[in-house]
Amino acid sequence: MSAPTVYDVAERSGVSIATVSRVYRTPESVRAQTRERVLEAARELGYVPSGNARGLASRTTGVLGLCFPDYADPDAEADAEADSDADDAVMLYSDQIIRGMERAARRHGYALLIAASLEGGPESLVAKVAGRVDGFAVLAQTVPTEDLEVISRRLPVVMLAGPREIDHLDHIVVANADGERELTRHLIEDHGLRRLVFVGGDTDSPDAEARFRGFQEACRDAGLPVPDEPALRTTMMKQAEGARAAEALLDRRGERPEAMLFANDQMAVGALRALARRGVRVPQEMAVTGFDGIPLGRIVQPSLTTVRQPIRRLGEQAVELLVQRLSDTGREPVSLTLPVSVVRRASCGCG
Amino acid sequence: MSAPTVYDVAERSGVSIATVSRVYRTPESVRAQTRERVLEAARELGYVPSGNARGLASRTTGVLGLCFPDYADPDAEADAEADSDADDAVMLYSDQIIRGMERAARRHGYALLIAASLEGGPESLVAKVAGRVDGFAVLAQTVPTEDLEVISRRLPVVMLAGPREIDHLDHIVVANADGERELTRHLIEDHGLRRLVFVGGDTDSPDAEARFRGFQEACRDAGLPVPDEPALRTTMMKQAEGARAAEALLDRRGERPEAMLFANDQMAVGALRALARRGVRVPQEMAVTGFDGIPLGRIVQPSLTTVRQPIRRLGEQAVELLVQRLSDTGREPVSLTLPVSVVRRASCGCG
DNA sequence: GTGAAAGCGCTAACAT
DNA sequence: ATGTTAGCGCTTTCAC
Repeated sequence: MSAPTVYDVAERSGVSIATVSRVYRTPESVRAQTRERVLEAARELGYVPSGNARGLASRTTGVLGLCFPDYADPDAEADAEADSDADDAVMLYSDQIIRGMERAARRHGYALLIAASLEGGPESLVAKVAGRVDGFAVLAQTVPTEDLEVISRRLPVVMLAGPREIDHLDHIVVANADGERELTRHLIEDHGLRRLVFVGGDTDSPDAEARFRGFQEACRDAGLPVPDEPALRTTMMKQAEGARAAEALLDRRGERPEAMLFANDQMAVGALRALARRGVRVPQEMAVTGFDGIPLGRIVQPSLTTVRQPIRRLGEQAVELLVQRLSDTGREPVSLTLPVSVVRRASCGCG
Repeated sequence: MSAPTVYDVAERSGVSIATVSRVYRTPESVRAQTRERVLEAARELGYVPSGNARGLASRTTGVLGLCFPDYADPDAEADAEADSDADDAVMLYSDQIIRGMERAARRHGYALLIAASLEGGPESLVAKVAGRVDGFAVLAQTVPTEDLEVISRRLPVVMLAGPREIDHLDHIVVANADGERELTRHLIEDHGLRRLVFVGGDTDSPDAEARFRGFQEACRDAGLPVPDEPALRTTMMKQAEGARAAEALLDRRGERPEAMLFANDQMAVGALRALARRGVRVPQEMAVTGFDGIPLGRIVQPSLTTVRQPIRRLGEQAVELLVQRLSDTGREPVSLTLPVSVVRRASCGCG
């Protein structure tokens, strides 16, 4: 018993396969009576149109895709490490993008195909996704640039976050530098702090680097000394590393800083805990800030001042860009920057 | 410039289309040198295999699907209502299932296609999904039963939560009754409470009904009076309704209850707020419990005692079931019940 | 290890 | 309003 096809339905309802096809594509173009007969036959047979065949014949799928890293989620591991109970409570970066994309895709009549990247090979998951969608979004550092190079010649791809590795792609980033600059300015101007240190991530994290640049700019604007490099770098930007960084900074000889700015929330939360252990009061003796706006930041004591990323909007915008490009293949590639907002909470002395 | 096909790649690399195909399906079966030549040509041409054509020819997609309600998420609306800042922090029911399914699907080499249901018509989103996957999961009350009836004759479908509407489908539920029974038992035996009231949902919510049944069982087991019906029912089970229910219950003449058990967390949280407004101390004068295990429950004051659903496991199990059935079409339909766990927090007098 | 040929189930002209 | 006829781009025997 192989699956019934248009032929089976056509035969059973006494019409041609073209009519069966029409019933499913443009019901109004078929006389009501005929339509009913076809639908009836389809029901009896258990007919479900093959998406593959339709896609092949019509050259569209009605599906948009998303490729995200296995877990380049800064949160993923750190959560388990921190509080296993929280694990299923906290939204990951990818969860939010998925949500944003799904909603937007739905509005445009598309479904969403999602896949985390695995290892390479000509038959990687990316290739699978690419072959099954009308266009897709890629989180930075998920897909080898060379693969993207090839794929993006055949269908719309939008790059999310990270650097613009391929210049003919649409590209969306959040205002990392702006956000950190504004946050730093707040510490300097509104809280009167002078001795600030920035804890960064790996040099190959474009986000962390951009945030550091924002920090530098704010220092320059305020006439403070401008460091060439972050005071410290961590590799994974997790809580444990943030904690170690905070302690290392306390133990440095010379004047103790008044504020520690971390390249992400995870590290900042780790630092908060380390400082508490060492009896350093936050924010009285030390201001602490993060970046991202993770839920955990609202719960910790003191609550964490940070810069919130509009992650869901990232997903929504990705869909908009894809849909646009699908209807206007010739459009110039765009590069969007989504605004971020400083969230002032207790750890800097506000709230 | 239409997209290059196997023919283009074959021509350019001087092999047959069969060999090109082999390079992508079973690389080892092609001489390394030949393979390189093909891959090279593919790269130059920007060749991406068409998932549709592959699917059509091979009769499989390598994709699993999930259909979920537009927002039958009990949380979705209530969140916005409660705390807009929390909106992007809180995982929805569907987010968690998606996460669970994606992970499990990935392990088995599948990608995941997700779509929220819209209105009907022969060309509903469900049909789209159904035609593009090897099998899929459906959240209860998402897809008209009759559609499912037809579709499930042609590919594996697993039903998530809700009643078992179609008996030849695999089906996964959480132990609603067990959880509520255990929770109720805890209040009775460990806290010595006697006057308990249960606030339910609409009669057509199988989950809420099952929870009420658990409540009844615990009452019976303890030799307490067994109500035929919940003390009160709400329609949407949202916070505002929970608050109103709590107040209505306080205002009833007769002895005030010692504990209010709500059919979900949202209502319980609303009740907590209402009770605070009325000056009723929780848990000293009134114990309050929920069901679901939403993140908000950990944050409210006092923290909410509840029953946690293993939502992510629901998604993982769904994939396992689909994969199983894909490799063993003949297997009898199964009905799994996932265990839940009582989470004792402050609102019942623990923690 | 590689090639030739026959579909897979549909849509898209074009007829009628 | 409905039927006819080509493909869409691949996988799959079966040869060689």
